[in-house]
Amino acid sequence: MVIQLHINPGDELPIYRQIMRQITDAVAGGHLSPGDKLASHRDLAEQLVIAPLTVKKAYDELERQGLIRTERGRGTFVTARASPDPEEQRARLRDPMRRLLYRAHLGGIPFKDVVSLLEDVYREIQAERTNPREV
Amino acid sequence: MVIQLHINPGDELPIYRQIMRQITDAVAGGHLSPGDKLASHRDLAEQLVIAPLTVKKAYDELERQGLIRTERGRGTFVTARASPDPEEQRARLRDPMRRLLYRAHLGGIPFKDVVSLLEDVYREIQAERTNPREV
Amino acid sequence: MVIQLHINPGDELPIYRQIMRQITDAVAGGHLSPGDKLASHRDLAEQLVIAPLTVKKAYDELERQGLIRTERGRGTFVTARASPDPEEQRARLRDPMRRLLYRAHLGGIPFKDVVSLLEDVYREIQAERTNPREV
Amino acid sequence: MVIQLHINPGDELPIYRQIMRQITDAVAGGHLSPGDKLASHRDLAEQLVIAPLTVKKAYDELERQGLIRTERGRGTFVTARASPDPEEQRARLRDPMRRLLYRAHLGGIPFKDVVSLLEDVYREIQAERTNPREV
DNA sequence: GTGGTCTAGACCACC
DNA sequence: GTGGTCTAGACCACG
Repeated sequence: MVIQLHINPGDELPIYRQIMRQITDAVAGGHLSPGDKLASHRDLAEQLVIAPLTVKKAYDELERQGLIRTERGRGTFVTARASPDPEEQRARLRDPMRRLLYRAHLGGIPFKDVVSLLEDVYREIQAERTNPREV
Repeated sequence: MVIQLHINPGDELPIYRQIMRQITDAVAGGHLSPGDKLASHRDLAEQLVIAPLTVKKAYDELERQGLIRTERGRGTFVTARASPDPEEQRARLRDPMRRLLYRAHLGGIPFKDVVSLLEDVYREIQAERTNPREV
Repeated sequence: MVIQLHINPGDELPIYRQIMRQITDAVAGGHLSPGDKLASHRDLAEQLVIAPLTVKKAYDELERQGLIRTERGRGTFVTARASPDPEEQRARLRDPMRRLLYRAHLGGIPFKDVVSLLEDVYREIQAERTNPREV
Repeated sequence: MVIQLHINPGDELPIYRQIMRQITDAVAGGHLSPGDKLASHRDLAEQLVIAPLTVKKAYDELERQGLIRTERGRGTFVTARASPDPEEQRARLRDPMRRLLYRAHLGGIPFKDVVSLLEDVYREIQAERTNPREV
């Protein structure tokens, strides 16, 4: 299975960490399975229009964490380590959600509206996915 | 009302952002109200044992966000105005929401669970607000 | 004749200069004539909700410029100096206008719209003046 | 395209604002276009013989205004996006316009003359733009 | 006393 | 090399 990464230069989070996080989440969610081959760091760099060194750094870090493994001349693969605890996955969303709710609160947006906004955005994403424009 | 800030040098988050976040949270949580006077940036700097410029940078950013307002020679105050344009406020949440949903999707968490998680977190925050800890 | 001053704390321009500029403009425009009595610096301070020292500084500067004159025990008066050249008055508006047009240009607002916006604002002010709410 | 900045220490306007204004004007005047790379804040600081932080402050402010955008490790660039909300843009001009009309009124300049003065200034700017001096 | 500005240098993370 | 952060001090204008 192939996944599509999105990076946002100018984000607080360094680009290499954005890559790490997305691959980690993809493995956790089963979109990437042990044995799957990742794009070469050069290809991914070209695809994301960033410096190859940046992708390499992300891969290196992930390898150090044991999530992926690079084999010289063959490529980079997801290792056997299965997806972590689904509870942990959920827990990882709590902080971003807190921030989101704080911002909404500061902006005077009632919780009810936050949920309906979220539903809006969800439908938007669904629509894009079934009817992709450019990616 | 007076609030006590705590900073942790060596944290991933820059000091000036730690200050920003705590003040933002304090306003969101009602511990600081419109019109309240903040400590002068020099005093706060002394209190936290950091450079005055660091506090000032935090205050400057918050002022640009419209959360506080500084008046020459008088001091810095929590702003009275709630929020600019309600529509704009909502629009500003769309991007973080997209990222949130994207992470959830990668992590294999169905949308339904995202919403219920969000409701959990909301209840958590509510509980903290009615029964405040320390800020 | 009495004039109403407006100050904007938090403006770039120091408050005492805002006062100076408005009195100067009022004299130039004939709203204040030689011999007219100005509000005492204490009264004006109370009216504008600022520190008396701030008004005093404005009056002092204006006196140094020869535009007004304070007589101990009697009050502060506009001196005999007549209004400057009407051309100079107009010239004084060119710089603020340049800035205004630059901002409009940056914001992608065509000149035509700037003029109609200006007419809007003018009508707004007229309406307020003939039908004053609070001042 | 490269532009040459000039600063005047000892000017009323703070150095960092002088920098901001010149870059803003350069963009407005088409001397800098979206995508153009600015000098690094260190280089510009050296060029102008001022502290790097001073330039950085100018860049930071401009970024917050959305005029430029800085990317970690890459540099600082003129932003592509024109303006956020056209309505908001217009609203932002109302206050300066009020002040302008107020000064004109105090100075005894009828509204009609204000408009024709504005047209004058507009033509002046147009002329400068088609026939640029130095920036 | 308070904010506004500026300096000269430092260390780090990122690309 | 580039931006991001922080320091320890300084001087000035304002209220």
